[in-house]
Amino acid sequence: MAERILLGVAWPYANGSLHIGQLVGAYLPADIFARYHRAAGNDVLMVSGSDVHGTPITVRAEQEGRSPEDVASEYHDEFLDCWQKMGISFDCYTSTGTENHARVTQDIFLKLLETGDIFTQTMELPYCTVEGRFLLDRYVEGTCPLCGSDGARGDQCDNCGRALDPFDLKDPKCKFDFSTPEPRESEHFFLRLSAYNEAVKTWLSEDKDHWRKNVRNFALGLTEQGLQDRSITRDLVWGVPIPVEGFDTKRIYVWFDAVIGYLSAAIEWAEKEGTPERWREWWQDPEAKSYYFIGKDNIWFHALIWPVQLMGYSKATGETYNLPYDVPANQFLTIKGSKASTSKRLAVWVPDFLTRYDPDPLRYYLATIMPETADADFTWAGFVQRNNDELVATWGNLVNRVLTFTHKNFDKSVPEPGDLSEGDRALISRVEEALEEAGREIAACNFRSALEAGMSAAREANRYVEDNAPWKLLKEDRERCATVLYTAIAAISGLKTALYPFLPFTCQKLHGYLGNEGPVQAGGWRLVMPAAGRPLAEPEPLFKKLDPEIAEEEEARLGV
RNA sequence: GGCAGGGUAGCUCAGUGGUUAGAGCAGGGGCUUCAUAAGCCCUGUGUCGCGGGUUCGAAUCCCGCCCCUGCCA
Repeated sequence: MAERILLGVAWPYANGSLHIGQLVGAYLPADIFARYHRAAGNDVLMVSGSDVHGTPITVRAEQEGRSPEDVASEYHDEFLDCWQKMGISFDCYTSTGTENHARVTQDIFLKLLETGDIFTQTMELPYCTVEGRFLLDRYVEGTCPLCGSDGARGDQCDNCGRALDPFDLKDPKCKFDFSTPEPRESEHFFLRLSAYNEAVKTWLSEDKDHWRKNVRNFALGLTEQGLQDRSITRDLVWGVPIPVEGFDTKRIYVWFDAVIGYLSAAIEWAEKEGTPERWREWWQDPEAKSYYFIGKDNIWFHALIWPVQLMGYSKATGETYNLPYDVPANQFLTIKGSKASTSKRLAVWVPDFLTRYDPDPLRYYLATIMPETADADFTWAGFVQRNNDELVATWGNLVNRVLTFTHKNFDKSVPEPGDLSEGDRALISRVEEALEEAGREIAACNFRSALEAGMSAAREANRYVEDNAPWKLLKEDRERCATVLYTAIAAISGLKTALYPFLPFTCQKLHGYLGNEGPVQAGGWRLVMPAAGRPLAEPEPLFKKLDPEIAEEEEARLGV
């Protein structure tokens, strides 16, 4: 029976290009997961969008003398281009700047306001008298009261790492004009997280064995300490407006509305499909499962706060909104052992990568090092090595050797097999098992392990070809040779599906070489036996071998 | 400082009490020639971060410490 699967993927800030850390942390695993489930016949809805309201965007816009809309739309367009070129197959990729998103956000805001889960409170905040506006905590700088370091920010000190309040700082200054900010009162809205502490704790304690232990323990630990109410509005004019009179100079803060994007995007998708109520199938059917693909820095919002928002909204509306079924947060990717850093140019940007390389090899390499349990390290040497020694040598060569040999010697079509031997059937079962294992592992969000299952079967297929040596059989026993090639093609057909979530572009190409039409996923998550006599297209190598020297060139480009 | 995760072969990682700690890749030796000099076979003693402890027996459990990463609203 088809399952309904909702995938929420982290909303990137539209204030800079995508780098491979974001790709490996959220978008790639989500896409692998989505492609597998679609092929397995499940109903997948994969949504995300650009967060156009982040404060970094207004800062950047101010610095560059542009409007925030302008900055956001530049990167939003670039993201769309990246998804397409990297094969990240969203069903709906939108932004937090839509009318629909504002409407859904404001509805949730007002419903929670009615039930008292959102309430107002007066805060004392830093106010810059020169600019005549309130400053975000991080825009106040001064000396850390704890370690004495200069250049501590009002939210935390980078030197000692401790969280701070702006008025803790000695000699606080406005980051922009170095004036001394004064404390002023401002009324803000708060989310009553404390009221849901027990409910969230209970929820996190039940049926969470499939969660990654760091995610579950981390979230559970915070409920042990007790959730505290948190302000959800800011003194800003760039954001979703507060639907209450008298708050014109304030906006809903991004962390409150960005997660709501998962719901608003599903609603937008349903409207565009011409089935405006269908989003409910993923959000309100208790059988539907929702997965949130994010980085570890985002566990707070997805495992604690978003569930509270959903619980509150469910209570307020009397309708039930599904809580996250899983939050498979990834750890981080380092570049040559160091933290990625924009200012040090220590990052690999996706648009730049795509000007020189193909998407599948990057997807492959990133999947083999995916930071599922610990931080992982990207190196260009590793990329070249995995591409050449595994993708090209093991999988690409298997396909190429079998298809070119068949094409040359068997009339450019799938050979007519004789009876399959025990060994032939063993290979086919081996591939079927690999397919099943890969599916199981992907469904459990163990992506590295799923890929290894496929590659391991590809090595087995190479062994089969070696053992049966069709190049010898060609002269001695043509029928047996045909049977061996047929079996090898069947194995390749199965592996094409097993590897498709990881390598969608080249597997689709291979699908065509095997004489098929339509998308790979249409064949289902199973080994489709090739039809004898079907014409084979002229095969070309699926992957390019890379010159090891490019590793040095690229690493020099990193500026380390 | 508190909380969480991680620290296993050159590299990427499996391995939650029990035979001589495993896999892929790299390295070394051999075979093969259909294939992008690709493939196949053989080859793995590494202080399982460090120090204690529990146990007949620990990478695996307990205590302390060190290092890396994230979060601290």
